[in-house]
Formats: sequence, structure tokens, C-alpha cells
Amino acid sequence: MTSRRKLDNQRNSVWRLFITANVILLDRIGEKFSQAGLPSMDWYDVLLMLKEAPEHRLRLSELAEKSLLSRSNLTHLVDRLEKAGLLYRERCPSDRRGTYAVLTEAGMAMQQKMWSVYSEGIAEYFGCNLNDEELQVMQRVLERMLTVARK
Amino acid sequence: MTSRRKLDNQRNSVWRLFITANVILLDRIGEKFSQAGLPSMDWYDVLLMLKEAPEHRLRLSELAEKSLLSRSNLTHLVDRLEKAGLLYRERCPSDRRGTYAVLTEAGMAMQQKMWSVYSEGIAEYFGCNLNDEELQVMQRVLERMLTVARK
DNA sequence: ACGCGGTAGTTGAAATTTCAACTACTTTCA
DNA sequence: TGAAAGTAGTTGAAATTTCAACTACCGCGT
Repeated sequence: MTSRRKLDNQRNSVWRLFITANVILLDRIGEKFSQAGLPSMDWYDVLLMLKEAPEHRLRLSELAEKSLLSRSNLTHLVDRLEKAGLLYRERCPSDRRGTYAVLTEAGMAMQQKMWSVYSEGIAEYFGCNLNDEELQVMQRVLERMLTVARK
Repeated sequence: MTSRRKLDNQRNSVWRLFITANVILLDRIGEKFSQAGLPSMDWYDVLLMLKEAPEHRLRLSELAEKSLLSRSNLTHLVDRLEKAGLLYRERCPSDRRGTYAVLTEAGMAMQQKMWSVYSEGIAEYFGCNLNDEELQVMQRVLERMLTVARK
């Protein structure tokens, strides 16, 4: 027995709102980054994952998973971040196939600088538009969707 | 007097859920398209805008705006769609700078075929996970965000 | 009528992302 | 033990997206 799959009009139009809002908010926040002369959000995500990781290091495959990027895409992105001095690669001693990405001081500093811009953007476009009850609903709903979609 | 800008933890983490859910759901739906041997969602969006437009035609600048794409990006995308026979360009008689994109029969058919896959994906990953009250909240919140972000 | 600022769309190159191999290593299991 | 299957990451080319000109045209003001 499969769960209900029929789509009504309102659900369809809210889906459209959902993806549209995502694009627009990301655009607005992206403008903030570029106005501040900072790199784009992709870079931020990687820097954040590393900052939050123990010892500020993560295997590339974990990093790819956390950043929701493909292996190959991540390899190239890490190349650029490495070239910019925000992280470096280190061979993994226990598994000789593996590589760590390690956050540098400069990477740490960049994460912080970007966060100051980013958090303002999130607050201005997202946080400010949610009262506490709406926030609970959003959290519950989005978690449910993620759980389902992640199988 | 600027509106409240401080970001609390829960709002930050729900923001992350918001962008993560977007990526994951879009990925899942994208898989459905490619498993069905269909083009990606970008194409769908353009086809849909044209289908909904009077006479199935739209000025390229309107199309760009509706699809949330830059002019240049849209030019290239329309090149590909035109090459695939899903639409054609037509010079605008009243404004000789302008160009219409016009949906072809094949484009119409493709939109329909894609919709059958897409609507299933939306229902499965999004619609099914929203009860009616949550749906109202999402609609209200997302509309508010869009209104604010669109200045 | 002329010229200027603005709009529509294109162009080609650079940057990024995707895709399909490919190398090197590890794990499994017979 | 050793071969097969799987995992980690890279590579380079193709596809896509971005960016900064650039062409052509419109419309206003004089």
C-alpha cells in the first residue's frame, strides 16, 4: 500500500513558493557576500563544516556528504580553497586512500568574517519573518521532509 | 530604526534545515527526471512559463524574470531548448530589440511528460509531509519572506 | 531631428559543475 | 592467500553558469 500521492493545487503552489523563496533568499544573501567582497556560500559551507569538526579536519568524503556535494565537485572546490590558503590537504595515515582537509588560521578567520555577513542576511530575510509558533511548524515539517527524502 | 536583526540558535538551525531540505528534495526529484530519461528542472521551468503564457509565448526578458535566471543564462538555455525543438525564437514586431520565445508542440508535450514525473515527486517528498494547517503556515511564511526579499 | 541614457538580447571567455573514467588502496570471503 | 568487489579521491573533458563587453534599438528632452 503506497502513501497518498495525489497533489492538490495549494500544495503545488506552496511547493513553488518553497523553491522560489529559496532562490530569492539565496540570491539576496549572495549579493551581501559579493558586496562585502567575500567568496560565495559554497565556500562558507565547507569552512563551517571544518570549523565544527574535531580538530578542524574532515575526510574529503565526509566533507562532501556534509556539504551535499558530489565527490568530484568537492575535489575541485577543495582545490580552490587550498589555493586560497583557507585549508590544506593531509594524507590520512590509517587509510592510505584517504585525505583530510584541514582548516587553516586564514580559513578560520574567513569563516568568521563570512558569518558576520551571513547571519545578518539570515536574520533579515528569514529569521525576522518567523514568529515562534511558525518557527516550530517549519522545523517540524522540514525535519519530516528530510527524514523521508533521506530514505 | 532598523528591524530586529539578531539571530537566535533555533532560527539559524531552521534556516539550515530550509536550505538543506531544498537541496535534498531537488536532488531526489532530479533523480526521478533522469531515471525517466527527461531533461532537468531548468528546462521544465521555462516550458511551464511558456505554457502558462498567453499564446504560449513570452519575451525573453519576461521569461528570464519568471524563471529567476539572468539574461545571459537564459539566452544560453533558450539556445539549448531551441536546438532541442521545444521552442523557437521570433522577432518582436513592435520592438525590434525584442525576441519572443514560443513553445512548440514538442515543447508542450515535453512539459506534460515532465509534469507527470514532477508532480509525483512533489507529492511524495513535499505534499505528503504537510497537513492542512502546516500548509497554511508555510504559505503565509514563505509569501511574507518573498515579499520582504523582493523589496 | 539629434544625441544621450536606458533597455533587450547576444557573445565569447572564464569559472564552476557534472560526468565518466581511472588509480590506488582496503575489505571480504572462499 | 589472493582475487573480486568496493571505497577514496583525482582527473580531464564536456556541459552549464557567470561575467563583462558589445550591438542594436527605443524614447526622452531639447
